[in-house]
Amino acid sequence: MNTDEFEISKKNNKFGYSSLIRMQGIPILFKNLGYTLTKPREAILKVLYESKKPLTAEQIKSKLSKIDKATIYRTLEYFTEFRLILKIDLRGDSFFYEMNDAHHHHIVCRKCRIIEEIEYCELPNPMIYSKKFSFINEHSLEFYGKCKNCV
Amino acid sequence: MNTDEFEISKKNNKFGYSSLIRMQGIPILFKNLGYTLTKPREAILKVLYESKKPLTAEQIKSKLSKIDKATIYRTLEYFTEFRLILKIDLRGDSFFYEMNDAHHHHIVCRKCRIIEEIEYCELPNPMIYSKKFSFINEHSLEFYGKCKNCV
DNA sequence: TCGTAATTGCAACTTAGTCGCATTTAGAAT
DNA sequence: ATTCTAAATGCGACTAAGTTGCAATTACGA
Repeated sequence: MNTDEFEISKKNNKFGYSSLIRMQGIPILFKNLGYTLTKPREAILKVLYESKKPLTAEQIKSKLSKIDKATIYRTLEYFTEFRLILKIDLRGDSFFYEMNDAHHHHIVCRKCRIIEEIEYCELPNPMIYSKKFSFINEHSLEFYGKCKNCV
Repeated sequence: MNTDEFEISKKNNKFGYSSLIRMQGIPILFKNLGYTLTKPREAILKVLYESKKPLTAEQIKSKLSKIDKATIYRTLEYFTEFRLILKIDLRGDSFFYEMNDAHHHHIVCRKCRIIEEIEYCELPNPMIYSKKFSFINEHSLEFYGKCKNCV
């Protein structure tokens, strides 16, 4: 992963994807930002945009049978660097991906793996103090327990 | 993973491993709790206990060349269920493991992957409100940024 | 010391994810 | 509109983390 590009894309991504969609100007915006929106990329983005919960690469692939596995993974990596989507770890066998719009976290049931989104977040990254780090601009926070179905 | 055993072991594990070590009574304690401390298990626990930072299964294996890979993984899973150690994800290629003593979190450099431990934590699990969950008793919280070496 | 259940070592396997390369496509130039 | 080129895709082979089945070994109570 190119870390420079990572920083740049993070800075550029001041509008969430939902705004991009509404603006109907995705290809132009992509172009202005120096990115290319191909058909596979648009299809993958649409799946994530329409999903109400985080999806694994495999789940995305199963909805887009014509798109190759390698393309799925490369595209997810691309969008993650771009900061358009988030790659999250919920202690499963693979990573999950979701649109990067409103900041939120998750509760995961240790038994059935059901995922609930929660808005709770009172963590201001910059307030964390560290001598070794020059900046901290990201965090992951996930909760684990048992859902009511699994008691 | 047997979730019943998970709950039981969590409840029993009221003393950290540091206390166990000091008490010099590990095998007896293990036995009383219904667990067996074999030589491979003790060796793996010792490596984790003496390490100042979280280790991957591969890193542990490299320090214990006689112990088989499968045993390493099975033992780490065993101790994790037992709640004697923690399995943590720092967005690398594999999981990290560390002793489950004082509750703390990590800062990870996105470039060089250096890990710093931080004590900062003001997250009371039970206060998180959810209609779908009956209890939430665990969370993971990791911070990401760039360390001073990587600017 | 013996017997049995649990643990280990080994090797084969699974699966998420990656990589190299030939083919195709997007978009700029003509 | 057509051509050109760099970038993206598809394909298949590969990697590496982690798992599994099973025979050999070990822990530990009787």
